[in-house]
Amino acid sequence: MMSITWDAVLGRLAGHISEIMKSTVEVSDFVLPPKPELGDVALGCFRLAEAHGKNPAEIAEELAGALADFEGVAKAAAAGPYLNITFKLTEILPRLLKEAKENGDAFGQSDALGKQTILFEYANPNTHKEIHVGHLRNFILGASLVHLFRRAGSRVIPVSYINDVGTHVAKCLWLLVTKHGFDAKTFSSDDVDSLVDAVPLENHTAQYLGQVYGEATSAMEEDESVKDQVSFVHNALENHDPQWEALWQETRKWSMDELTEIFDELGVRIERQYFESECLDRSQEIVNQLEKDGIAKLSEGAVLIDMEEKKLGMMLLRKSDGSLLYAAKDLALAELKAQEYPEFTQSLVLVDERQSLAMRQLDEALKRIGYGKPYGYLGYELVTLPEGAMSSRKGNIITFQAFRDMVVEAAEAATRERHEKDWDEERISAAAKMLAAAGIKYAIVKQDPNKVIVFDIKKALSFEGDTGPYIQYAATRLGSILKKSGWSLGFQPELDFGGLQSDQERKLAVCIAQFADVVRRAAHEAKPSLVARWCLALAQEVNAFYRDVPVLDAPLELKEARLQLVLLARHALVCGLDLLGIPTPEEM
RNA sequence: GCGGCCAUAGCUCAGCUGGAUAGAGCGCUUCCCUGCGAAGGAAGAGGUCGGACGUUCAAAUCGUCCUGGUCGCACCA
Repeated sequence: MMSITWDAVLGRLAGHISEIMKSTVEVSDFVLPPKPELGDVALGCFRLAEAHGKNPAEIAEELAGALADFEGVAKAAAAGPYLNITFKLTEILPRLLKEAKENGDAFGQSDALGKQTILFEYANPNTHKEIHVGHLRNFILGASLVHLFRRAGSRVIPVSYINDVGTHVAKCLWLLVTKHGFDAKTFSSDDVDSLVDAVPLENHTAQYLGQVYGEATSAMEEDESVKDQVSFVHNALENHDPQWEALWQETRKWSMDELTEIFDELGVRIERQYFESECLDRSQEIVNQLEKDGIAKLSEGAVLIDMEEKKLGMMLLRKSDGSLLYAAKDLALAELKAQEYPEFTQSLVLVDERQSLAMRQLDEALKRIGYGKPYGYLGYELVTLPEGAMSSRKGNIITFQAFRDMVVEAAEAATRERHEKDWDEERISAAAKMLAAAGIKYAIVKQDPNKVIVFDIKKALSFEGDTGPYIQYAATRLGSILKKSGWSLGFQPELDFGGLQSDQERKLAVCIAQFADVVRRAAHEAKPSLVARWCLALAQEVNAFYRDVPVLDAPLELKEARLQLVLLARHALVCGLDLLGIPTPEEM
């Protein structure tokens, strides 16, 4: 059975107080004091006072006296209506070491989410378009949530859904063909290979296709006749005309190859990749059936589900020209998921807030159809540029690769500056890669999901203060101490820690002890930002410890005990960063 | 017009289910490397928590209204 230190420590205290006061005090009643000097935890005695018909300050005073000798408590003091408690390090540290030893990399493990199986859909870009910094938030947030849900005891099945068909593909392929000297109307199977050859190999990418798509969009706005040509291509694609089908397959592969690389780089691991193209046929059938069943109706030539009485407007499924809208395909996807993963107890989709209405409509539609499972979504706000939203129409897209390259370059420059003499280029570039990953991911994940991120390139290139590299740096300093000690040691909870008397040592242990609770809350609220905050706080404690407490020069017994604390702190930081998808380098 | 989200230091943001003098980072001023890595640390200046009313012993936090911003709201995804 897993042991969670903070629960145990606070639980014991709460139990004791409950006994003294003859009324229940919960672990959750404890709060953090406004100033850390006051104590590790505090209890506001307002409720206890009410129950006893006394003044809160009186109760606090009374408890302070009663707890003075309680084992594990170093100090209990009343401050007005508050009871402030400081624990002995020996109450916390051995438990933490035991917890770390038992759980290993799964430090902070709990069963807070119960025995759920979450089917979690995220990372849903389109093919034939570039990946830009706007997508990054979804990918990084999603990957972190998968880790968090798992750490909180849930089984997670990560899936992704990619839109690989539709007008955006038609637009892109129309211009691709046209700009390489072919005529869309006469484009034939024999032309496919020569077209593919005509596109330079380095342009066999989603980035390039996205650029072509953007150009096609502008061309369409300027010239009405383009519209007809694009819908000609669109029809050809829907009819599976062999030459267009072949070109679609080829360019789709370009997109997917690039996407797979990006997923890999960002730690996006998908168990099942769904495509819109595989939902197409079934969604036609579903819409027909819904119409027959009276759930959907015909209105002005289009098929929709009326949700006005639920204040959800109209859910449009099929256009008057007969083509399907994304909402229809979502219904087929939901059905497909349920068939393939009948064991899931909760389905979640990570989408940007602009799609929240569509998600609520989907949920309502599934309810009306009789789909029995909870189908929800997690929303997050978008990433915008200082001058406004990013869009291919405005042509102000910052692609993922361009952004990543800028950060890596800055990271390399910063690393080279510090290791001009002692490191070779290979070593510099390896460290810089991790630094860049931390910079990018932390910046995105530290912000509360429902706040807009205004993309600031200057900030993204900074590695000081509240940044991923700052936290990596704290871990690296600890690692450096461990390395220099020359000892290879594991967690030793049985050691005597009585010699660790400084305030800073205790504060470090307390901060580590809060990890499991932070993870629980972060999973419950679907906010990796809480873990990011905790990582920052721990890194700050680590730096204070580093400043105040000598380790390697300490007398042997103290050194042994302090090395345990250093080992634990590093382990906790590594685990925290890992939940955010951020690697910890050995050196930087 | 209806609905979602947001509003806290010059800037970017934390502030958990109401509770003790509202906290970080950046920027600014001044310091600290012969010291376990200065991507670090110390000190300082900087806030009528958008506004009003209400609930409460207690409101940045809860409720209502208002203002400002942003994103949605039938044939785009």
